[in-house]
This record gives sequence, structure tokens and C-alpha cells, in this order.
Amino acid sequence: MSEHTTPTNFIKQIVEEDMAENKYDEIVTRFPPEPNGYLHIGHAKSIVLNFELADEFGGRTNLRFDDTNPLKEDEEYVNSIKKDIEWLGYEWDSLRFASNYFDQMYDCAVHLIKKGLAYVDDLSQEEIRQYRGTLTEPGKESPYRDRSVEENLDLFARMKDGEFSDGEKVLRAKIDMSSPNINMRDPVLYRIAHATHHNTGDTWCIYPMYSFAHPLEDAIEGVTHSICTLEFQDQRPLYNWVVEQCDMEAQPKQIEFARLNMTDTVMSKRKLNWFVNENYVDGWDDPRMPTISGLRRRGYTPDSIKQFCREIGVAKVDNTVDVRMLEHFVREDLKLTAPRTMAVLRPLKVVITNYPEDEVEWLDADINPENEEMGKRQIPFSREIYIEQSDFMENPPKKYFRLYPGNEVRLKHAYFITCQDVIKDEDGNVVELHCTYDPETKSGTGFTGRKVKGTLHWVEASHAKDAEFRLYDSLTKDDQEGEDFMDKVNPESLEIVNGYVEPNMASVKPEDKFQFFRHGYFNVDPKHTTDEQIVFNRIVSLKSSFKL
RNA sequence: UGGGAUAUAGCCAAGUGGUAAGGCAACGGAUUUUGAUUCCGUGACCCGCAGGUUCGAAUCCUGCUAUCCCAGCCA
Repeated sequence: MSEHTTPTNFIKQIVEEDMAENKYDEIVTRFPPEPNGYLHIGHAKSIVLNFELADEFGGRTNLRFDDTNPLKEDEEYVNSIKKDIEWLGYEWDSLRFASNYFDQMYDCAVHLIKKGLAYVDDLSQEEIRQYRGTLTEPGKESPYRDRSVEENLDLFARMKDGEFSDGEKVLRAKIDMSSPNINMRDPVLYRIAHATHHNTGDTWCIYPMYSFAHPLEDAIEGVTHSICTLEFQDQRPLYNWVVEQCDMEAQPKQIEFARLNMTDTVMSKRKLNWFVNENYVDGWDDPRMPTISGLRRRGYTPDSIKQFCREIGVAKVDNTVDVRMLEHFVREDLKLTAPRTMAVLRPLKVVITNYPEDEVEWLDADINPENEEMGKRQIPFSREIYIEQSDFMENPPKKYFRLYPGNEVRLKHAYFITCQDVIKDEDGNVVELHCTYDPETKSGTGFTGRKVKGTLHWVEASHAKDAEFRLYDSLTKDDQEGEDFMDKVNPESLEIVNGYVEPNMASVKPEDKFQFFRHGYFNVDPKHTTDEQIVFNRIVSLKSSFKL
């Protein structure tokens, strides 16, 4: 499955040691999303880590939905999550839901009650908070803490049977109200929620909390290495307590790593949600979103995302990876696979005055000069073409080697042309250029008579196909002044321009990817492209050392 | 002021007592029918700071400092 070599990391080393000690027959990991949102690039880091770690040691990985909170979860998300993981190219060994284990979890809770390690508490939410103490002061024990096993058993059964309303009672672990670790101060194990669950419907009106459910899920599935993010470090003692006190056979090991942060990118569900709810973006799959579906629509390939995730490494330091690193990996992936073609995003008409009228010649062009196997294409050339507005300047600065009055440049795959006249409208805007060409300079003839500094891309006017180009920038900018994330929002994250592409682009399909000469890599937008109009998303521009 | 973590170049990140890998970015230069690609070259007199142990420390010890996480019936 994997040809790549992933750099080592501390988790891999732990697994290596465990394998060396024959601690497990097989390593088992899991990717445990809560179905309450779309997957993003940060999740991809976890997916790649979990799936490839297990794969590397011949183990397996489950996809397990952590659906213990029906108030927030929805079927829509489980479908999108499955789809995204499949698109990335991973196959889970087994598809599970935390809700599959509700019966066993209930039994475990009863088991704890019988051991005198759990009790039903009548304190209100507010009271529980007050009794918990603070970071520096210990908590106080609930007056209900010492109920008898029989009473707890009865009360818990009645909680399950729906005798109480939401918030009236909870089941708590009996651990230590004065623990310096707040998670150990009698954490809530079960709460009452009369809500319909996407999977179990109305079967249950009590639902387990993450800290109780998660270790049990891992143990039930025989997960050996339960990988999660740093903020769960304080929960590890509780995780171990649950596994041990519930007398679970398997003893999964929780290992925490630092989540991914990226420059100019928001990763929290809350903030991502804001963009969607405000209709600032075109849904969760808007090409500017760092979601898997957004990156996909933007044009990122599964390999580029996975390679990025492998190369950024896995450690415990809070990190912010430069988004340019992600961009680097798509460029690298598309370099050899994306066909080259020419597109003029902001057209300027050029008339080649000494070229015969009504003549059209078809020129040979490599589809990808870095990958000859891709073959050739034919492109038309005639008296009228379009070039890029930014490829002409009437009064150029030094080191500008594109077109300007009197200057000669090369038209890619065609001829040298020299700018003779500049046509302007009443307002003084340049609307057309008159140039002459030199027939001797035709590409492919081996002409070496003289050299030219610039090579321009172009599209023949009469055969040109209309296209829309969507140019993206990040939704937020880190260097923007302000405390609030709203201050970071980039008002210019989307620019739409209309121009032309080569005639053979008429047959493109959604998600086809191209390199537009001198512009960058583009993806055919699957949502907005119609029979009448192709919409291209700019995935990433080409690097450029040119500065005006 | 409690507990848990982390500190290696602008950003990631190897390094696990023997004298600082690699990638991204940046900057030079060569090649170039993409100001792209490719190719070559440039970075830590030093590993948060201060002491100590040792023939020898980023790696061990001590003490500081900074940053992140924890007081949901969220995950």
C-alpha cells in the first residue's frame, strides 16, 4: 500500500518498542471523529498517522464515530466523513459507532456502581460546578456521594427508564474531589438527554460522556494505541482508571500529539462554521475552506495532502506550519501529471498586422514538457490573439522583459512578435496592440538568429473558449491587526475574472487539473461548471521571482 | 497561586552522552521557448536562560524563564 518513507516520530518509536517486546499480536489504531462537522486538514494529519502507523506494522485501523452526544451529531456528517476518508484513499478495517456499545457501557456503569465507584448525584449543574473547586482549591464532596449501592442501582436504572428530566441527575465516578487534576474530581459519567440519536433513535435517554465512553470503546475494539491530541493529556489518568476499574481485558494506551495549526488558516469548527453560516463561503466545500472537501474542490490531490501530513512530522510541541508547505506538495504532485495549457485570465487583444488575414495555422505543443509521454496537442494561431494584460506595459521599469513599444518577445510555441502600436480608448486605456511577427522565428524550426528575454502565453482569438477563473487567497490573514478572529478575515479572499482558454479545453471534466502556463495549477470546479461555462479554481500559483 | 505538557534556524523537524540530519521559506549563481521546473551554493561558532556533573552534554542533574492545556451534564 505504501511506497513512501515516513520520517520517524515518537509515536512510531513507542510502537516499535512495543513490537520489540512482543506486547501485542497486532497493532490496532482508530480514527474517532465526532460526526458534528466536516473533516479538515488537521484531521487529515490524524488520519494519515493512524492509518499509516497501523499499516506499517501490519496492523489495522477502525473508523469509529464518537457519537455519544445526540444534541450535536448528525447523519450528514457521518456520510461526509466516510466520503472524505475514502477519497484520501484509506480503507478502514471496521466501521464502528460508539453507539454500538451503549449496552456494554451501561453494564460497565452498573459494574462501577456495584464496586462502589460510581454514584447518582442530584446536584444541579451549577452546584456541581461550585463543588468542583477551582484550579488552586480542592473541591467538596457531594452530599449524595455516599448513597448505598442499592439506591444508586435503582436510581441509575430509573434514569435509564426516563423517569427523570434532562439535568435532574447524573452518574458520577467516585474518585477524589481533592485531586490536583480536576478531571479526577468525580467526573460525570452519564447525563440525561431526552434526544433522538441518529443511530439509536429513542432507545436511550441517558448518554455516556466522552471520558467514560472513549476508553471503553478503545478497549472493546482491542485498540492498542489510542492516539489523540494534547488537550487530552490531563484525561489520561481518568482514561486508565476507567479501563482498569471496568475490568476491561484489553488495555489500550493513550498517546497524545500536537494538533496541526497552519498560517493564515482557521481550523476550529466554530470558526469554520461561522464562514458557512454567514454565507461568507459557498458551503463546507468552498475551495477556500481548509476542509478535506474544500481542498478537494480547490484541486488538491489526495497524495499532496498525505505527503504533506507525512512530512510535517508528529511531535508534542505546539506548532504552526507554513501554509506554503502544503502548496509545495501540490505543485510537486501536479508537476508531472497536469497537462500544460495556455489561459489568458485578463485578455488584451493583439493584432499581428503582417500576418495574412483569414489564415489559421495549427501548431504543435507539448502537453507536458517534463513528461514527454503525455504527447502533443494542436493549438491554432492567426492574426488576432489575446495576451495577458499584465504582459504589456507602455512605460516599463527596468528588468521588465515582456511586451512594450518596440520590444520583441516570444509567443510560446509560435513566433517572435514586436510591439508597433498601442491603441487606446477615449479614457486612455490600452485596448489593443498592433504587433508584427517574424516568420523566420517559428517555434520548432531551430531559429537561433537572435534571442529574446520574454516568452508570453496567448490564446488565438477566433477559436478561444470563454472561461471563468476563480482566484483564491486565504480566508484569514495572521498579520492582520486585531485580537478578534473577525479582524483577521480577509475581505479579498476571492477574485473572479473572465478570460479565454485553448479550444481543446471544451472537453474538460469536473476536477480535471491543468497547469496554465505562467499562472499556476487550476482545477475544473465540479459545482459551478456548466455546459455553457467552464469555471476553473486556481489551486496554487506558480512560484515567481518576478517583482514589479 | 494547583495540576499536566513543551522549549533545537523565519516555519516544521531529526537528534536518546561523543562534538547540530532533512524539508518548507529566503537569498545568490547556472541552465531554461513557463521570471516555473531542474541544478549548484548560502544558514544554528550553537540547541529557552543560568549554574553543575563529565575527558566530553542539545542530550544527565539543579534552579529559573516563557508558552500551551485543564474548573462542559462538549469531544
